[in-house]
Amino acid sequence: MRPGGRAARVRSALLDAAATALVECGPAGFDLAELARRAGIGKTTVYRRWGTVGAVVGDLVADMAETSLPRADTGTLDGDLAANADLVRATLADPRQGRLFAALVAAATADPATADALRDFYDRRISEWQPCVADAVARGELDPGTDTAAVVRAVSAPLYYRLLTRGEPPTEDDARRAAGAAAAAARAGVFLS
Amino acid sequence: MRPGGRAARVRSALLDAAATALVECGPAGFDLAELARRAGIGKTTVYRRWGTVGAVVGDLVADMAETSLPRADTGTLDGDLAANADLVRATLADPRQGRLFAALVAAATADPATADALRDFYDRRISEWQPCVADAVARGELDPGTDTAAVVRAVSAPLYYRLLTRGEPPTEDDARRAAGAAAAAARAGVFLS
DNA sequence: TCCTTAACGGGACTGCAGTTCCTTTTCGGA
DNA sequence: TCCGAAAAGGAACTGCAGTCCCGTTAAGGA
Repeated sequence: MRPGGRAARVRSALLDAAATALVECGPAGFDLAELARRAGIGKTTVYRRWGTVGAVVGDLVADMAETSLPRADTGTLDGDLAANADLVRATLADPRQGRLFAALVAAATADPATADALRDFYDRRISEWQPCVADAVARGELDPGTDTAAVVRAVSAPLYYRLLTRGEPPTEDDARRAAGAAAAAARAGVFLS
Repeated sequence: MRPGGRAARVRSALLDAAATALVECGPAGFDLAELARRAGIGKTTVYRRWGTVGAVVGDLVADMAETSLPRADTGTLDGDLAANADLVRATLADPRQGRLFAALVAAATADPATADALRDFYDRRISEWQPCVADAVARGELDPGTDTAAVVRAVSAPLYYRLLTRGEPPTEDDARRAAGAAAAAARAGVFLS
């Protein structure tokens, strides 16, 4: 592997093209030949380095996982979860990013390698925000037995659910409800492990 | 259109084959030629009657929407939501049905016609269970301003979220938490419209 | 039972994704 | 600056999905 120079340029050109293609056509709407055309690189190169659409999408997700999304710290559980909900909402409601995430989830249902990459991606995101809930426990807002990751996931779930099953971007009201519901459920002890 | 006889047999043979193919390969893993082969019908027929994979999947979803899934009536909000959660869990955790629903969601992200059909499907399912929450309001368990459909959706969301983002079937514990969280949030007034 | 017509099915054709083989570029160390 | 290795690119080949044309089957009314 040669990390710098042309090889790297080719990789980023292909991943850019893949993201755009995913946004425009979804995971089933394109193939490696078209990807090579869009990226302006040789078809042979794409087939040699990646070989399948799944591998390309997996590489794209791994690339996305490298950028971090720092947690909020408002001092209250409600504030932190609201911040997280609005961040997720903004991402999924953005036309480009929303379609990209929907396409990634769709691709993961068919390709195990993509599914692994996507699981790693979400594990990383969840673990970045988990401290919000852990801090709430430390402050005495929640029971020490609370499953902190489950609370963070409970915030995202309704927003993804709306995007994926209704095809509609989540609204600010959805985000408010998602954060409120997760906080209320956590306080009620639903997420005790 | 001739609803009875050979035409109907051809349609059900194709929809059966489509469901199996979706389970085995996902929405991107097959095409109409293969579908015709699996169903044992002429390739021309499939291209003439449906034309695209999206149309087939849409037809399949419309067919699924016709079968009803009656609501529970345990007499309490918690009992009804737990029954709903477990029904959804059992569906998504079943190897065949789970893969089918994941594939349907994936297909809907790429094809608007499929997305419409899937939205209709879920609208129907939600409206079948909405009375559980409406009854809880009538019994005085919840505030009359509660958005009943939102409560039902809140039960499903975490289960779908787990299946789609982690690729893992939801567990009984997930179902218990999903129902408990929705009920707790509803009681806390999060779903007032 | 017969006849009309809508729908199914077989087979040849075409375009393009995916493969193969070989040449050209360029990276990076000496 | 030069050289060997490693990766990119070009071009021809192949298999198969999608299309087209026309003959065959069967549904359903008279």
